[in-house]
Amino acid sequence: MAKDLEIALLRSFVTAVRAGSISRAATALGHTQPALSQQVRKLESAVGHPLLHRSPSGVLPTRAGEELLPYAERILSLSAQALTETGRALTGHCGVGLLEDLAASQLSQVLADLARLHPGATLEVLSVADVAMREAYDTGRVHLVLNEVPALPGPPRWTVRRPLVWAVGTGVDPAAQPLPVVLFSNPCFWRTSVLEAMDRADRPWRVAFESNSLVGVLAAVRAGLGVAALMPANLEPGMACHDADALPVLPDVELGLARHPRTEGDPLTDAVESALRRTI
Amino acid sequence: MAKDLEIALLRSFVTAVRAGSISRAATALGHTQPALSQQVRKLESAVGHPLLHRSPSGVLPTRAGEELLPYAERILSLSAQALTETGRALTGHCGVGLLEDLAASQLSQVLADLARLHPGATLEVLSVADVAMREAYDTGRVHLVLNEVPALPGPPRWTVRRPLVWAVGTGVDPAAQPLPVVLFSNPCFWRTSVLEAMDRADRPWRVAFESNSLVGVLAAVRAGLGVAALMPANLEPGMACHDADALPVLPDVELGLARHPRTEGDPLTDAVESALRRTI
DNA sequence: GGGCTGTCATAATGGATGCTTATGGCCAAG
DNA sequence: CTTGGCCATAAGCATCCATTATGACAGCCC
Repeated sequence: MAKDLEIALLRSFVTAVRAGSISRAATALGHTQPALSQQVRKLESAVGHPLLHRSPSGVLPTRAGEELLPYAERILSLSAQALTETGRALTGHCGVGLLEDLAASQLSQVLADLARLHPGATLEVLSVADVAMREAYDTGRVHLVLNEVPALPGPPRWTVRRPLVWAVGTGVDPAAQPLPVVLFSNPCFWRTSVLEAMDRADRPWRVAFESNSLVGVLAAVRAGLGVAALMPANLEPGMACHDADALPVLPDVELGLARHPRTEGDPLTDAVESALRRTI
Repeated sequence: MAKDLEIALLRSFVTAVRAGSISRAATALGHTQPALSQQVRKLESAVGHPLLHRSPSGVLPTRAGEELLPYAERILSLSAQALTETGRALTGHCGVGLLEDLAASQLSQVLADLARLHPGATLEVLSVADVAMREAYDTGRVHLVLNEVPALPGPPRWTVRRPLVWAVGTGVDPAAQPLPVVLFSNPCFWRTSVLEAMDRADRPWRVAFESNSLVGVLAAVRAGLGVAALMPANLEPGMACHDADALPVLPDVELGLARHPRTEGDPLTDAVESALRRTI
């Protein structure tokens, strides 16, 4: 029977990668640097591959480390959710509005888990255009909104920055001039930042396809119509761009969560909010 | 900062539930009974709720234990997958045929993970009717098929039994006479076993709706057209039947995996097969 | 009713595990 | 050339944890 990983080691590893340094991770976790060093080493011997490139200026994940990272983060998230939600039996209702790119990711699975765990509670997830979202928020149908910060219907309680990556369809040359681009057609905030990024890089481009849904964009990229800027979680297997220099650098997106003031203190909304924050 | 669960403790807990006894779980894990007893106790104190009902005839999960169980199993599965797949860089192609009820569950997510982990490999998942599946298997397009044992296109390499549960739409009375039933319309093996179960229970029934896709069945149940027999993973939040005696007992389904002999020894197919086996 | 056999819980011991302190090497910036 | 960041290594010591050795309890069979 295969051995198990240990969650504490995964936490050390993830913290080290996020902190960019074993020492900082150590203080963040309330331990000493040799302890963390030892833990990472143990994890590496369990996995069988080196996970971090050590240098006098800090650490960076190796190839194997980058592969392990998403698994580690999901395990940590599941562990935290199991720990806080088991045996609580929440009831009530919570409406959640999500940016479409987020709804397609593992977030919806986490929310489904939460709903299954609390049979007395109901969750409603919707991802619609920003104006409709604002209305749903104002009327109280949606209690939590996770979206780009400028599009939030209320003040953000917290924010996170996420990178964008290029998705390249099969048969598309990322060096083409002009570059065929697949875009969201609706008022999408990163639509403009993507185009600005290309203008800054003096890169000629043309709109090859527009769609107002993520599945449409994905289908267009898959069909080889052009390249698109997506969140990494929505990349399909063959779409990653392996040549980092062929395409302009993309800006990060800043996501934030707005919570309707009327739900202050509601335990179910609390649980959903912290699940979102953990998973995002 | 919240404490972490420990994977070893989760493994002990899951093994104990599956074995129905702490002692058997201990020998299965190669430890002694007090060690397991101690581990379960530690997990209980970490979660803050008792997880097992102890009795002189064995153990049964408590309510909190049943809630924790799916989390624990997913964490174990993720851990095993991370452990065996990181840094392996598999290449090639693998076609997978899935029973539609399985394709809708977390299986597809696990396969997507696998594909993302090995950018040089391609995976193709299809879930079609049994005859089409057999043809895809015979022509070599599909290398692994996970389906009910009688429908497999080749001899099963391994099998698992899974329970079926009743899904009850909102507004449907599970005690109605005759019982309105939502069915898969195609040659589906458990269609007949479901109807036999009702005949055995002398329960009059009528077909309220037929569909040949899972989403159709789910939509019908959701709309309150009747009850359906599903795998637990496909139950939507509000559909669980809380009155255990109102509906006849459902038989288990026996799932098996067939592997095309030409793929013997192929590492990618090995990896996909073991991922399926772990997750199912 | 009295073994017998299964279950789980508890207590004490000894060894392994893992954190800490203390040190050294390395590189870049001042 | 020194200083201050980083990481690795070594040795001591506390803690943790699995083991052995028990005890309590329930069912089964003679």
